[in-house]
Amino acid sequence: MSANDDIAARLEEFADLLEAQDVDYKPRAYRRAAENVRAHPGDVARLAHGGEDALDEIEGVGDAIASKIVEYVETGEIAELEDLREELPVEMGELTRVEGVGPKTVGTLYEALGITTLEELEAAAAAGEIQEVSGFGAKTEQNILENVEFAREATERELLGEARPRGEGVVDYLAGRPEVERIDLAGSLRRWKETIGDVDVLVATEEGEAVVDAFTDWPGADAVIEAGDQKASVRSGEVRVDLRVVDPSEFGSALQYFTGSKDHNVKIRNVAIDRDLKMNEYGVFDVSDVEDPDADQRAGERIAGETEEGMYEALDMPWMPPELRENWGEIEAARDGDLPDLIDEGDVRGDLHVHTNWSDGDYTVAEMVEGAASFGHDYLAITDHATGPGMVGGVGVPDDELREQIEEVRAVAEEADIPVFTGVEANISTDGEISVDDDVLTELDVVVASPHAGLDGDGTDRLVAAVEHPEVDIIGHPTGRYINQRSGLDVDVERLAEAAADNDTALEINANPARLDLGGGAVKTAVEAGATIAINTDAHQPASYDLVRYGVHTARRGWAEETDVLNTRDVEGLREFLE
DNA sequence: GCCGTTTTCGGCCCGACTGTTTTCAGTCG
Repeated sequence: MSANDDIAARLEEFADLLEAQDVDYKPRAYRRAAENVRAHPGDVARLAHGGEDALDEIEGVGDAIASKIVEYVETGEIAELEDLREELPVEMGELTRVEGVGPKTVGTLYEALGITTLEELEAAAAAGEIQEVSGFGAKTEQNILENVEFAREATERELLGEARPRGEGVVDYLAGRPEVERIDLAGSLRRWKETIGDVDVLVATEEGEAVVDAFTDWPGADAVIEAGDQKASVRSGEVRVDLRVVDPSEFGSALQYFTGSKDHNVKIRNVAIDRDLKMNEYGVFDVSDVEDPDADQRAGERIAGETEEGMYEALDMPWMPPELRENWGEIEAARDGDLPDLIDEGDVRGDLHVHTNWSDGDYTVAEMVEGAASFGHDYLAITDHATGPGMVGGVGVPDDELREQIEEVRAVAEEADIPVFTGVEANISTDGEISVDDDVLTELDVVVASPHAGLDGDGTDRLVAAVEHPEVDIIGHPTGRYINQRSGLDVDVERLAEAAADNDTALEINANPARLDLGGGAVKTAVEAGATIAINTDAHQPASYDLVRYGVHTARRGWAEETDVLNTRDVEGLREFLE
C-alpha cells in the first residue's frame, strides 16, 4: 500500500464511521478527499510535511481534513478518528466488504446486536437474529449469510490472466443470441490492466430483459447478485461480473464511459467542456445554446454516441486503443496527432525465454520446439535455468550440463520446422554478477539474465551491471515481482532503460499473468528512453505459448510499437541484434 | 466538511436495483 493509499484509507474509514452515525454530507466530503488523495500523482505524506497549506492543491481537502492528514503523517494517528472508533468499535472495512452491507447497516447492527466483526455478523445471521431487527427481513439475513464467505475470500483484485478468459467466456456466451446487437467488455479488463476489480460487460439491445435472463443463466455464474432489465450482476468464482444493457444508439458513449479509466474520462470531459460540448455515457452534446447544461443528462443537440469512434471524433481526436486510456498523455498526443502505432498480437514472431525438463519445465526440448512451431512462431530460444542464487533443489543446470544441452538443442534444431536458438536464463546476484561462466555464455545464442533472489530494496545497480555484461542479451522479469504476492525490486526504470539502450540489451516483458514484468508504466518509461523490449512467456509447457498476448497488451499499455520489440523481427533481424 | 460565490452561507451526482416499506432507505457503480 502506498502512502497515499494509506492516508486515503483513513479518510474513507472516517467517512464510513460518520455515515454509520447518520451524519449528513460530511461523509461525502471525506470520500471525495480520499479519492483525490489516492489519485494524487505526488507523495501526499511528503506534501504534508510542508504543513497544512501545502495540501491546498488537492481538490476536496480543506482546513479540517488537511490538519488531520498532517496529524496522521506526524503521529501515525488521528485523535478524532480514534474517538469515532471508540464510539463505534467495528471492523468497518471487513464488514462493508459483504455485498449489500454498507456503513448504515453496520451502524444499525452494532446498535441493535453489538455486531463488530465478520464472525459475529455470520453468527447473528445464522441464529436468525438479524431478521428481528427493524428494517431487516428474512431475505436480507439470507443474503448476508450467503455473502459473508465471499467477503472473506475476495480481498484481492483478480489477475488479468484469470479475469480475461472469464470475461471472454461471458461475451462468447451472449454474443450468439439474436437480441444482442453489439457486445464488448468494458472497464479495466478492456484496458488489459494487470489486475481487475470486476468484469464489466456491455450489450446493445432492444430487448434488455431477454439478455439479462440469458446472462443470469450463464453457466459460469455461481450466484445472482441482482437482476433488473437494464443491468444485472452475478458472482463468478472470486469476482463480480456486471452486465449493462443499453440502447444501440447509445452503445458507443456507454462503451467509452464504462471503459474509463476514470482519470482519462475526467480529462476528456474537460476537453469537451472547453469546446461548449458535454460528454457523458449518453453521448456528446452541443450545449453552446443551452442555458443550463447540467439540468438534463441529455441536454443540447446530440452529435455523437452511437459509436466510440464518433465520440472521439466529436472532440477532433482519433479513436484510441483502450490500453492507452490512463491519462498518461494520450489525450495530448491524440490532439497533436502523435498517438503511437501500437504493436499487435500477431506481430510477435518467436519466444526467447522458455524452459524444458532440463530445469523446471515439464517437456523435452523437442516437445517445446514442436509446440512453438505449431503455435505459429518463426523461431524459439531454449533458456533453461542456470544454477546460482535463487535456484534451489537442483532446478538449475550446471555449466558442464549446459554444454551438453547445447548439443541436444542443435540436434533438435536440425529436425525442426523453425530455427531454434541455444540459450540460458542465468541469475543476477545481488551484486550484479552473472551466474554462468563467460566461456559458456559466449557459446550460447541467447542469454537471458534475471534476478531470482534478494528481491527487495533497490535493484537498479544490480540490473544495470547485468545490462552492461557483454554476453547478456535480455534482462528477464526485471523486478522479480509476483502480483498480489511480492512487489519485487525497486527499480529506477529510466536509468535501467538508458543503460539498456546504450548496451543493446533488451528488457523483458514477462507475459506470465502473475508477473507482467515489466508492467505497462515501466514499459512506457523504457520505450521513451529508447530501450528495446522483448516479450516472452517464460513457458514451462507448450500450452503456455498463448500467454504472449498478455505481454503484447502490456506492451501496448506502455505505448510500444512493433519496432520497439525485439522478437517482432525476422530471424535475420534477431540474429543481428544478438550479435 | 468543502466549495464557490448571487462571496462567509447554502447546497452538495445520480440512476438502477433490492428489500422492506405502503412511499422509501440503503447499497452500488
